[in-house]
Amino acid sequence: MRLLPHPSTENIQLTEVLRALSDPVRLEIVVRLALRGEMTCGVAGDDLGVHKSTASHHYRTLRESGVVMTKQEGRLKYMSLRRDDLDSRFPGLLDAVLSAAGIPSTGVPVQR
Amino acid sequence: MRLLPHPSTENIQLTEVLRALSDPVRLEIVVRLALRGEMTCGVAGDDLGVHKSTASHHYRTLRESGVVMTKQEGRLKYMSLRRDDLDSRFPGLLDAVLSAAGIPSTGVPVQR
DNA sequence: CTTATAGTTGGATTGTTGTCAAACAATAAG
DNA sequence: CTTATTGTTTGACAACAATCCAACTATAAG
Repeated sequence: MRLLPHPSTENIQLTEVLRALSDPVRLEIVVRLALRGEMTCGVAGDDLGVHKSTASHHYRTLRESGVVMTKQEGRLKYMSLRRDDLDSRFPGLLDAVLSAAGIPSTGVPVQR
Repeated sequence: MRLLPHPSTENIQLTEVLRALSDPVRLEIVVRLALRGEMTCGVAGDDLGVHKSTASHHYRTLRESGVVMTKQEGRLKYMSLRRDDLDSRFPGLLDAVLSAAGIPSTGVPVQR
C-alpha cells in the first residue's frame, strides 16, 4: 500500500480548497465521496461526462488542495474526503458546502 | 440612488460563490466588508496591491456571483455583503469561510 | 465651464484551466 | 510472457482570468 503526496493539515490553504470546490465536476466527486465514503477513482469518476484523463487531473487538484486523501492498493487508487483535517482546519466549511450541494447534514458536532 | 444588476437570491450558484471567494484579493475585500460593513469601492480596494481597474474587475466578479450588493449614490458606489441572501441560500457557508479567514464568529443563529 | 473625484471599460499581455486524445506505467490475471 | 485493467502523463488547444495602462463616463465642486 502506497500513499501519495498530500499537503499536511496545517498547510491546507483556504483559497485552494475553495478553488478546488468551485468546479462542478470536482464538486460532484466530493459529493459522491461524502455520500458513499472511500471509493476508487474509477467509481468516483464514473458517468461524469468527461474523459478519464480529465477526471484524473481533477483527482490531482483535489488531492493537492488537501480535500481528498488518496492511497494506492494494487492497481486501484482509493480516494476519501479529508473530513477531520478539513474540519479541524476550517470548522464548518465542508459541512456547509456539502449541505449547500444538497447533502443531508452529517451529524458533525454542533458548536456551542 | 441606483442599483446595479445583481443575481436574485435563488439564482446564486454555489460554484460561482466558491470561485469568487477563492481569489485572495476578493477574499480580502469580503473580509473587509464583513469587518466594517458597507463601504465604498475606494475604501474596500485601498492598499490591496492591485491597480484600481483590477480591483474594479473584482468588484464585478463579487457582484455577479451574488456575494456583494452594490448601490450607487452620487459618484460613490457602496458595496455590502449579501449576508442574508447567502445565509438563506447556503446556510453556514459564509460564516465558515469568514471564520476560516480569521474573522471572529458573527453570532449567527446556532443550528440545533 | 472647468476641474477634480470615483469608478468602469477596453486593449494587451501573461498565465492558468478544463478538455480530449494518445501514449504510457503499473499491477493483476490467464 | 501476454493481455486486460486502472489510472497518469504529455501535448495540444481553446477559453478564461488576473493584471496593468490608458482612455473614458459620470457626478460633484469651484
